[in-house]
Amino acid sequence: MATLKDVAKLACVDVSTVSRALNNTSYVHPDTKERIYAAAKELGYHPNVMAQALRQGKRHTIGVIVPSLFLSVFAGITLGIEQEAQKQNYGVLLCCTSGDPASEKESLNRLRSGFIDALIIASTGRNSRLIQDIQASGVPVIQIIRDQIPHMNSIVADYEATGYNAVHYLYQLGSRHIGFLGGNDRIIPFRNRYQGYQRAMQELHLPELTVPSSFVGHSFEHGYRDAKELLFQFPDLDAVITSVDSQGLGVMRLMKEQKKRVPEDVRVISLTGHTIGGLLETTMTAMELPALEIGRSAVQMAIEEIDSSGDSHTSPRRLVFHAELVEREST
Amino acid sequence: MATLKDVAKLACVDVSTVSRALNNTSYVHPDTKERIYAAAKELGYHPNVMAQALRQGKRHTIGVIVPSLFLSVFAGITLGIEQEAQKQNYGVLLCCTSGDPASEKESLNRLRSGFIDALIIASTGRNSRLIQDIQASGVPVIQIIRDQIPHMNSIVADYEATGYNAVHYLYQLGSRHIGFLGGNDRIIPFRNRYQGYQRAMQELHLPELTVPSSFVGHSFEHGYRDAKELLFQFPDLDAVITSVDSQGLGVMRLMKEQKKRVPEDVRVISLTGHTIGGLLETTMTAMELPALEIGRSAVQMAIEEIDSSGDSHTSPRRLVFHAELVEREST
DNA sequence: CTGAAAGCGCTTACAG
DNA sequence: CTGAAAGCGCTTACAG
Repeated sequence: MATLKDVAKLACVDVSTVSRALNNTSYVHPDTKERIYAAAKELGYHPNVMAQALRQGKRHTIGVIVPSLFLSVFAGITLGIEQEAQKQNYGVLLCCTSGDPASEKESLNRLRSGFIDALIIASTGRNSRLIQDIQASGVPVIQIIRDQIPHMNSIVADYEATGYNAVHYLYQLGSRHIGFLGGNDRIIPFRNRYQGYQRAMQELHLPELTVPSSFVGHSFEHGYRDAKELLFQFPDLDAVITSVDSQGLGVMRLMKEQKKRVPEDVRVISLTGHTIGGLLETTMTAMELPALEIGRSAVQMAIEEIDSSGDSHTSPRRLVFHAELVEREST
Repeated sequence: MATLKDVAKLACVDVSTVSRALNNTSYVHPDTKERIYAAAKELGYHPNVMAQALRQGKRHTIGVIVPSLFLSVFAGITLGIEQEAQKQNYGVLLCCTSGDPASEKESLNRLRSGFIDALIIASTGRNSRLIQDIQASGVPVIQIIRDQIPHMNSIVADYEATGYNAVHYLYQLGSRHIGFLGGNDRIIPFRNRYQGYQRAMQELHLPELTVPSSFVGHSFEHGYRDAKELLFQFPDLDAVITSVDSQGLGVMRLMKEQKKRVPEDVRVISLTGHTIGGLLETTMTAMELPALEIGRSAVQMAIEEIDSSGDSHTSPRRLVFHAELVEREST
């Protein structure tokens, strides 16, 4: 690989002049410039990105940490991130934590060592200190979906309203015994969805139908088992709101085994839909988020932050998306 | 960010000693070592990977190009890649192409400019020349799932046998009218699965049941429409083999709409299973690939290639995994 | 308009 | 066993 030095020698100038000519970073005499271009072309010169990165402290890479890609809204978001980053000529360094704080910590530590220009993260909420350190060290952080850390850039959705609206939607369809499956209560979207559910149920003077075990996890298995428990405790159950799709699949599966018809006996709606809902034997109604768009926005926000770093402290940015009801067979 | 220099100062030694101690690259007096470790810990020292990269000519980053993450075996493989890379202290630069050759080309060009030490790719088969150039320029390439380029490292599965075995499995269950849904015939796994199907059907003196449109795509929609066509042309159809899960979901959906019971009227099996099969109302039998392990192996192979680059031309490596039958309700 | 020099943060022969 | 020095390939004040 030809280096700046080779080009300089061939063009009979100093490396600094070559650098300035090639980067258009200050005026260089047209004749000199031409000679330099010719030399660079002849040698097939490509700048060494690592040297540039080291010198400029820029790597043109964005770190992304998400809990999971499988059957999760983060699959779509990651795709959106990837597309927008590519467009902006940034690379994406991806880490999946499986929701495990230890794995998340490891990823954060790896990424902070000069790997990335910005970090996009949906965190477990357990490494907030470390994340704040990273931001303080000059790497802009964008929280997506989960705004675990206040006063830090974030792109989220109106979870409370989503939970609230789902109840009213089911009520209007005739449901009166509406169960709710949550998730880890430390994670803000799960907490807020539940709050929306609570508010609506109070307004409608309906009793809350929940089981404690559902505030622990949100996998298919959790959905399955928690729905079973819900049904056991509240035999009149005629609707279930699940926080995410994978839970919803678990509920649908359970209902089939219990010979409950969906939606005739029990309606099911997921509060965080993505395409899977439409690909089932019984398609599932869901509140859907524009995942691709969220991903793209995250990259745009990240790059804005990178470019404006050094500006006197601007206030944190915040973007709120709205979930849209997509009616399918399960309601 | 603390640097080597900071650690050296705190530990009252030279930076070179710190480097040696931290990297275990030559003997350092235990006492000194201890002091260095303590200092590094106190300062929260993390090496600057870009500086290391520049010095060593290694970027400690692996490029990954896959067609899709959604409802695809590549989700699991990517996760495996990510895990192993993390373990080996490599970063992963991810690109999704959506199966689009133009997007793939763009990703390849971006990655080649000094970004990565190795490339792991499941290619569209349309950029083979470019991929070979990259390999020739000294960046090892590992093909996963799709060994589109002969005589180049690859990790694949025994697709032909998988197709063949699926037929015999269905035959033994009693099916005699076994349809097959393929995919883009330029892509080797799709081609080979079909060949396995053909071989078995010939052996059993059964007529092939296929529709031309199924050799174009493998999405849910393709599965749905192609199964409809299959059923229309062959009303006796009593089993469908699909190349991938998303197709399988489409078939299951169609069967429900057509009031065909699965598996009583029509059996369904997917040749490239991953967890989704177990999460459905009617769970789906599938030939399952060890996706995580494939991903991990790919990283290991990539790193071996990186470390052995410079060795006189070794022959390409090749790893073949076997799919395992996971029986569920759909058969 | 251009050169000489310093330095990004690290590793690694070379001495001693 | 450890230090001093050179250098990876680039950029950028600083002179002139």
